[in-house]
Formats: sequence, structure tokens, C-alpha cells
Amino acid sequence: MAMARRMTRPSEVTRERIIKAAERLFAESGYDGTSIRAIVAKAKVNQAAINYHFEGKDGLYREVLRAAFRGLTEHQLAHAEELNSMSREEALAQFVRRQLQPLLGRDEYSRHMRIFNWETVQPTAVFRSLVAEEAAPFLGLAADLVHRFLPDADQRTLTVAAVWLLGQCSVFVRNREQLPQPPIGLVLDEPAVDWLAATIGRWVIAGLQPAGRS
Amino acid sequence: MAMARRMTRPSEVTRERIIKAAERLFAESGYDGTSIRAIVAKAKVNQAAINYHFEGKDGLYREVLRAAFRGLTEHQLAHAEELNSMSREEALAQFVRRQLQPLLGRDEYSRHMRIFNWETVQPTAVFRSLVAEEAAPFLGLAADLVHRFLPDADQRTLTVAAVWLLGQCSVFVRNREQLPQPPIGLVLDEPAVDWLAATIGRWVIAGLQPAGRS
DNA sequence: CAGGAATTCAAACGACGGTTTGAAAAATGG
DNA sequence: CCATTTTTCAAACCGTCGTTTGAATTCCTG
Repeated sequence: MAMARRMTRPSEVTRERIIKAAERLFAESGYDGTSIRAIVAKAKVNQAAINYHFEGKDGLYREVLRAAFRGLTEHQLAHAEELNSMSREEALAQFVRRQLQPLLGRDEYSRHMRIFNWETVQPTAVFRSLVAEEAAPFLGLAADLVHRFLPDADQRTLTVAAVWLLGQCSVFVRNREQLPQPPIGLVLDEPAVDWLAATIGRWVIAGLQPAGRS
Repeated sequence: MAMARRMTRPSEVTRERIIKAAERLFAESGYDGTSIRAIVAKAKVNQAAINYHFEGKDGLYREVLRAAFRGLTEHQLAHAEELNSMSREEALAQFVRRQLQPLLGRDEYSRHMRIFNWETVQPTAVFRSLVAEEAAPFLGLAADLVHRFLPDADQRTLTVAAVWLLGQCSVFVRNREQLPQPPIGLVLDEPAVDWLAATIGRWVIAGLQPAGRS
């Protein structure tokens, strides 16, 4: 009975290679659209490695999804304290700008958002449970933001306002591919995204400002 | 050279049966998630019928997508005139309420919206062209609505405002599955949707109201 | 440096995907 | 009613999918 408690190093690098390649491909083409063979080709590992390390495609996807969730919450909650030291207007504008970040590039955060987008149409069981467990603090952050504008609102109104706030950003993120094309025709460089964030921020602030009633 | 110009009746019913079944299945599981065998089983036709009538799965999907687009624009533009006779506040509230309709049931309009949702993550070429051709009047409707609140705004602001308006509704429609579950926990019956539409409508109106500047 | 466990590898398996085929069955038109 | 076209049908084809297999190789440890 050998108690192999030490981490084995060389196998970890293939694990990482697989996860990295899978994250990119899942973000690009979704779960069904990504084949095991495409993943192992990109990761340059053997095909059986996925079943060996993750017990199948499902297990790998589960792992990628977990990592994406961790990335998202860290990315957002890391700046949560800064928001508290700002005015509510500044804090909301900052939040909106950060939500619009994926419009600019294909960084890690954008990939994570894209993986979640695949899930919104028909959520996996894995995704459902992850949302139920881990999305609460993130939604809470948005709820806290709107709470500073609606101090007298009841719980339901606050929750709806939080979802509403997220929707105003996500519609642009989700339809990023369509925005530059007709009939919309938006340019998506950095100043344009800054302007967009500022505009949306102004509308949100004005929308929540005078509405004290539930 | 027989000029068979007359429509053949009995074959049309199988065409319709296929389209009807395909629309439901595509809405439920998307293009990749729906198999030819599932469609013909639901439509109770032979498997080769799809290739015969539509020249393959792509052709069938194209047809379903066209029908969905027609349904959407008709559904919205049919009430476009009514909006003009209302005050801008009433018109916007009506528009929001109509956008939130899919929250309630699984009617035809909801299915069409669901098919579009599948496309937003990675749009098909067919979908892209349909959007470019046929979405303009629908987006124009939204743009006209916000134009009544922002009479001095430039073109870009109006377009962004239209997309923004649609986003505030679609975030609820898109995540309909998640809304009743934790950590959100919304009930989605008719009075709740009415309240939701009214609340969103109020926020949008307040948001656009004082912001006259671009 | 053995010896055993952990990991990699090429190949194949079985299931399911969309499409094709060629003949049988209706439908059409003179 | 017959000749021709149109439509249906069961079966098979061919490719891709995720997974399994069993041997070869590498890694760790005593």
C-alpha cells in the first residue's frame, strides 16, 4: 500500500495543456462543437489522455467550467472593495466598464464569459449547480451597487435590478459578433467601448435615480 | 418537357409536418442537438423526406429560420402603428411588455426567440445574412421608440440605445431557466411579468428622460 | 539500479450522425 | 386507363464521435 501523496509533476503538465486547449476550444465552439480529437491535437497529447486524466469529456468540461467560474468571481470580487470607496456613480460606471471588457479582446476573461454564454440556452446540470452555489456573491455585488441607488427597495426589486443591470452590459457582449455588421454597424475599439460604458452608465444611473418607489 | 407548374398538394402536408416538428426540436435543442432521425420521428415521415424536400438538414434549418424571422417581424411590426398613437411612455411600456412575453409560455413566438438565442453564441452564415437583411425594421422600431426620448441624439447613440433597450428585456428572456432558481428565485406568472415589465419600463424611461446630451 | 506504479501511445470498437440509393407506391395529366 | 412524374420507403453507406484496450514507455521509490 504505497501512499503516493506527493504530486507527480510530469503528468500535471499534460493536464494543464489539456485544460488550456479545451478552454479555448469550448469557448470557441461550445461543448458539442468541440471534439476530443480537436482538443488533443491542439494540446499535442494522446487521445486517451483525456479519459485517463478527467474520466471522459464530461469530466474535462466540468473542470474547465469550474476554472472559468473561479476566474470570473475572482476577476469581479477582486475589485469589489475599491467600489465601496467610490461614490455610487463612480462605482457603477466602473462596474459597467468592467462588464464590457470582453468587447475588446480575446483574453481569458472573455473566454470565460463565452463559455457561460454557451450555457445560457440550455444549461448543463453541472452549470446549474455551479450557478446555484457560486454565482450568489457575484450577483450580490451587482445587487449592492443598485442598493445604493434604491435604499428603500424590497428584496425582489433589488434582485431584478441586479439582473437588469447585468443585462444592459451582456447584450453587447453576447452580440459582439453582430455589432460591427449591418444593420448596427458599431466600431469596437477602446475609445468606443469607453464611450459605450459611459453612456450606459449614465442611463442606468438616471434610471435608478428618481425611482424610490418599489 | 412537362411544365409541372401546379402545386402538388399531398406533398405539401409532409413539408409542413417536417417544418413544424423541426421548429420545435431546433428551438429545444439547437441545430447540432437535433438529429434528422428525431425530426422524422416527431413528424412521422420517412427519413429521406428531409433530403428530398429540403436538400439536407441545412436547407431545412434555413427554412425554419426564415419562418421564424417572418414570425418575429410580423409579431412586432403588426403593433407598430398602435405605438405611434400612444404617448412615448405608454408606447415604451407596451414594447417592453411584449418583449417579455416569452417568459410566460411556450407559444410560437417563444420558440422563435429561442431559435435566435441558439444563434447568438456562434451565428450561422444563414443567420448572419437574415439579420443583415431583415432585422433592420425591427431594430428601427426600437430606435424610433428611444428617438422620442432622445430627439437630439446622433445616429450612433440612437442605435446603441435601441440595442440597450432590447438587452434589458432579453436578459430575462434568455435566462428564463435560471430565474426561478437560486440565487435569484423569481416567480414567473402573469402578474409577476406585468410587474417586471412595468418596473423595467419605469427605469428605462427615467434613464432616457433627462439625458438630452449625446 | 531494480521493481512496480503511473502515464503515454497507436489502434480499434461501437454508436450515432447526415446522406445516398434504388425500388415501390402514389399522384398527375393526357 | 395508361404513361410519366412525383413522392415515399427501408436499407445501407460513410464519416465522425467518445471511449476502450493492451502494450510500451516513463516515472518514482525503496
